[in-house]
Amino acid sequence: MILTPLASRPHDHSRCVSQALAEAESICARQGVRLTALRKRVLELVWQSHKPLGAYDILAVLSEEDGRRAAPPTVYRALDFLLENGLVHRIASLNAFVGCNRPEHAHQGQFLICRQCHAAIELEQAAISQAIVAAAAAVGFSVDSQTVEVVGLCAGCQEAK
Amino acid sequence: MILTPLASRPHDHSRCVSQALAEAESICARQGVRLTALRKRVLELVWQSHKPLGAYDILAVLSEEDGRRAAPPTVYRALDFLLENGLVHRIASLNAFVGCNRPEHAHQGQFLICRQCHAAIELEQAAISQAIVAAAAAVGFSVDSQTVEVVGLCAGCQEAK
DNA sequence: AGAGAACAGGTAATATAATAACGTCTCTAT
DNA sequence: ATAGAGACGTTATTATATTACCTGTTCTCT
Repeated sequence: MILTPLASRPHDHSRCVSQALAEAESICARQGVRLTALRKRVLELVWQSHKPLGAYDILAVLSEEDGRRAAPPTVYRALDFLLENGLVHRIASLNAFVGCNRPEHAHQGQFLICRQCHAAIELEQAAISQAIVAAAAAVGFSVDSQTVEVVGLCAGCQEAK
Repeated sequence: MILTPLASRPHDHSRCVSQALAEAESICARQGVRLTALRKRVLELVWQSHKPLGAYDILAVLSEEDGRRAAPPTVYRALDFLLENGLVHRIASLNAFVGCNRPEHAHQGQFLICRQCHAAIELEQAAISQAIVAAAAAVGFSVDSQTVEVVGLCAGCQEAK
């Protein structure tokens, strides 16, 4: 039996968001860093769906709701903070950001990106990272960080066809 | 014994280049597509080292040698052609391009990028792609394409420390 | 409580990467 | 020779990200 990931099937998404925000609060408190209103709002926007969101999309929303138009550094600084604290991930191949599923512990996810619905499913498969580390070690390369981004069709979109 | 990849140790690089160009000629001939002077020159520039090269770096060289300054589409079109025909790869995390080691057959490489010397070592490890496909399949996701880009220290730069 | 440091964020300008739209020239096949 | 496709020039624009500088807030130490 296949366990479809949350990101690729209907669910009460508001719970994803509120849980992510609550976790973020507690993580920041524990780390002694400040989850300011702006940072929290950016995190919330990134979590609005499971689709990676561009910095300028966030910027557009902030500008609209603030009246005064926000400038790029505002968003990038908030995103940098969220990245540093493991609350969001950056998807290099999309120039976009997505909420982290498991912010409790430091990690780098692997991402399955649906070419149809654009949802990004985060994996954390030791088998994948180990295969990478092993292949690297075989040529004397020591690994610091991995980017694994996979494009294809998620379970939901395969059914839909 | 560790077999250090070519990219991360000294070698007669002019042979890399001439071989890559010769292979490109024969592949394009076989495919019935045109490796024009411009495309060939761009391929040569991408091969100038094992370091991924940005489109605008290529542009700068072309501009200088042509006198008239080249415009972005000139370079991007050549790169698109080279990508389509498997002669170069794009490194998403760097917004840069690198020559393909094995253009004879279609594939997507995995890349080890040295944070010190910036060389990109191309791997083609079935174990890695299989681990990815398997993990994806386990959640019902069918894979079209994979991006695997790893940052760390190559063998040469580890010694150098 | 007040001084000073560290941090957060506003603002303007700029850098970097990529694409769109349109025109012209050149091969090549008939 | 000529029509059509392909290659490339050219101008402009869009998308993504960073730099530099300044202001205001919060934290810390005394």
